[in-house]
Amino acid sequence: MLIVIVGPTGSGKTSLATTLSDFYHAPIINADAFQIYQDMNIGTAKIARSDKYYQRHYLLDIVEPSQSYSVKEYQEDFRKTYLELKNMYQNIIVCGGTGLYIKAALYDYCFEDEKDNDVSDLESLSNEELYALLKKMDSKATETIHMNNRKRVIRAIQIARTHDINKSESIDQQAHQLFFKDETVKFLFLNPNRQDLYENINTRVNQMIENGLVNEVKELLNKYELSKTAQAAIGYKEVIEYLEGKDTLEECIELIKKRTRNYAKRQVTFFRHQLPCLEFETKEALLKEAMKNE
RNA sequence: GGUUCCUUAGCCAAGUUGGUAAGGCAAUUGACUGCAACUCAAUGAUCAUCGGUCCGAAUCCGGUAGGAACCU
Repeated sequence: MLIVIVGPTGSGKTSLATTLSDFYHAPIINADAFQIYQDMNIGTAKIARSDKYYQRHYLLDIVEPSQSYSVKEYQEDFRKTYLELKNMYQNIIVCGGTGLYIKAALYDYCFEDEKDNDVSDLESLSNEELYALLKKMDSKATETIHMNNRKRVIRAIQIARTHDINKSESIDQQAHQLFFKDETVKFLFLNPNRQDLYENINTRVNQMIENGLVNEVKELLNKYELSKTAQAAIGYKEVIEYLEGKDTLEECIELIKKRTRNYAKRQVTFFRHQLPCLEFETKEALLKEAMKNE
C-alpha cells in the first residue's frame, strides 16, 4: 500500500509521517520540491540529519542548490526509488506539499526529452500576441490557459514547437490513471482549521529565524551559485533581499510569513481538487483512518 | 479655549468643473502536465454620522462624533 500524506506547510505532515512510518514499518519518500536540495534545511523545515528517523526518508538532499530541478526529474527519481523500496517494504509512505510533483509521480504524466528550449524570442511579444500564437499551434490549450498566464502560455508554445505533439495532444493521450496499477494508493489530506494553520505558520517562521535561517542563507550563498529553482524558495529569496539591503529584517520576516500563508492556501486548493483525497482536520482523525484495518 | 485640516472596503489609497466610487495589499474562492514554495483568474465599499441645497452629492452648506497640526 502507498500512503500519500499531503497538506499545507505547517500542518504537521512530518510528524504524522513519522508516526505512520513506525506503525507500518514503512519508509518515507519526500514529495517536497525544496527538501530535495542539500543544505537548505531550516527554511524548508527538513528533518535533521541527526534525527534518528532521518534514515527512513528518501529523496531528501539529493540535489545541490546550484542545480535546477523540475517535475520531470522528480518523476524519474520517485519512480526509481519507489521500485527499489517496493522490493523491501510492503507499505510506503509519501509525504510532502508539492502537489504537482505528487501528481506527476503517481499518475501517467508523460514528459518528453527537452530539446531546444530557448524561448527568448517570445519574451518581447505581448500577452495578446502570445495567445494568438498559441491558438494557432494548440488551440485546445487556449481553453484552459488564461491569456494573462504568460508563463504557461509560453511553455505551451514551447512544447508545441519543440515536440512532435503539442500539450493538449499529450494530455489527451494519457489515461489519467495511476501509474503503478497494481498498487493501492491512499491519499490522506491533513487540512487544519485555517486560523490555526496561519498562526502556526507565523510562529514557525519566527522559529526559523531564531534557528539561524539568515546564517543558513549566508552559507548557502558562499558555497553555491544558487540555481533559478533553488532561489525561488520562500524564506530564502526574502532573506537574500534582506542581505542585499532591500528590506529590514522585520519586513523580511513579515514577507516570509505572508508568502507562506498565501502558499498554504494554494496548496489546499490543489489537494482538494487535483487529488482524490480523504480530508481530515486533525492529525488524530487522519491517523485513525490511516491505521484502519490495514 | 481658538484657528486650520482630516474621516472613502480589514489595511494603504485615487476620486477630474457635483451626475450613483481607480488601484494596491490582505482575505475568500478557483485554475494548475518541465521554474509549482511557481504562475494565473474571480469576488467586496454608497464614501464617519445627522440634516440641508440640488433633477442629481463622496464631491457644496450646517450640526454631531472621532482624529491631526498650530495658537493661547
